[in-house]
Amino acid sequence: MKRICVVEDEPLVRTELASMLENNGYSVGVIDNFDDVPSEILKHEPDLVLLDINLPNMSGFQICRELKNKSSVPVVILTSRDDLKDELNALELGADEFMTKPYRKERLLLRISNVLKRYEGRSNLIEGPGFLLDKLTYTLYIDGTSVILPKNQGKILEVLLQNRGEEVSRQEISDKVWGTSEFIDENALQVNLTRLKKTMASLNMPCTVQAVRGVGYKIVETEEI
Amino acid sequence: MKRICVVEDEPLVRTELASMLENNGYSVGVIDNFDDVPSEILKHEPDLVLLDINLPNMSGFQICRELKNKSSVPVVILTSRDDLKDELNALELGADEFMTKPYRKERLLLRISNVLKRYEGRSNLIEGPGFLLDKLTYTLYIDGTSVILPKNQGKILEVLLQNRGEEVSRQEISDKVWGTSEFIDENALQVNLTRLKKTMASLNMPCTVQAVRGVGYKIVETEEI
DNA sequence: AAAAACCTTACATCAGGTGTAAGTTCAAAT
DNA sequence: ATTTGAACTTACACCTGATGTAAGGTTTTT
Repeated sequence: MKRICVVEDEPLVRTELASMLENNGYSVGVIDNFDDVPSEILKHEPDLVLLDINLPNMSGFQICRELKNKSSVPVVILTSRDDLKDELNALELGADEFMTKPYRKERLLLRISNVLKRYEGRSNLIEGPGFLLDKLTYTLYIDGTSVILPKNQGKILEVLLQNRGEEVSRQEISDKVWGTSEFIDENALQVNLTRLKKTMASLNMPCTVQAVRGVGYKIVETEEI
Repeated sequence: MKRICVVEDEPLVRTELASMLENNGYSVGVIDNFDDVPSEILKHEPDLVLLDINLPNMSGFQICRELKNKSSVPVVILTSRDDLKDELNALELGADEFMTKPYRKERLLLRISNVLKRYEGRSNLIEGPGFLLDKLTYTLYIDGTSVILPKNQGKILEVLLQNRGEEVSRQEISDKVWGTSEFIDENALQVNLTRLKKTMASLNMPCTVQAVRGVGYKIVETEEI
């Protein structure tokens, strides 16, 4: 069953939406603490986020941006402001649908199921800056083409992406590549890192693996010209 | 520049749409022969189809279905009938957006660019019955997972898919796999075909490669139970 | 029953990914 | 500036998995 996270500050509308969705075969989680909405949402690990724009602390726009930044969860915006500017804004931020209240139940359900369908099978894809990586095959999609990364390079890139911009220790990478049990020469990791860097450079990827002395490695975006 | 194919029987609206799209950086082709619209459309090899519902011979719905069947071009439906049933219908047929006239220019443009963005990079994916195949890496997407096919198996599957259900001669397959110049043992092809069949079976794919005695091979859907 | 078309299995070969070893470069800290 | 440990590079040998070859089996048609 697909999980939907409903973000709406008006309690009446919120429960109405929740029960409507539940009646239609979704599992629903609601947000009622509006302090740090994006991380609250991500705690639910939803398959889709239904998001209002007018919220207490942070606007739906900001939330949408942050969600899209930290994850690749689909976002459907449902708002009472029927403003073209809002719509343009939302879609530019990466929202997947924009609907206005009052909503037609069927229309909302259909849009939701459409967005979910659109994302189907993409759950194995993780997003990096300017590219996609298939976690199962380590097929890398960039710039309209695709390449298969060698398994080890793929695993390293995967673990780096899962920590978006954060440093990842050698140990963590090593665990991911060879499993925590085996001991592997530090150097083996080194060599594979070099190989990954070379591959990424040869693909003109807009990011690099950067060493953080004494700590580990991280992905950084390379902004050229 | 992206090509958009405009399908609209009202000449005034048609030219208005065309020039509007052209002014916004698209190359536009229009349909003015409504005899066999789907194939007329596909002749243009568009990146997106903008489709009316009320048309002389064939309804936009039928056209949409046929387009989605024969290709994987995105379809945006733009119609004057603002009917929820129509919308549900269209989206179920695989339409990517549903908009009603009168349209707001900006909204239409935004939706179009969104749909195009959504399809970006998928130009290397060809659709088979129940699965997708990446033509570059021969990564096969089925049932929420993905597998990499060996190059030869991938090439064979590709050439078979490009002829959707039609027979393909051994020669054609051989040309695709090894190039027309080299002569290769008939048996090499045979072995690779067997390997492909085995792979497909082990993946529980809903189709098989079937031999057509004296002619070649074709993909057939296996309908079990 | 014989021939033709199609299929299967096993094996040797080859390419590409991988770990190892040995050595070089880099950058922070004295 | 020198030192020192961390980070990097290159070359090589090994191993896995994809491929072509060979030899023989099965199915279909006449």
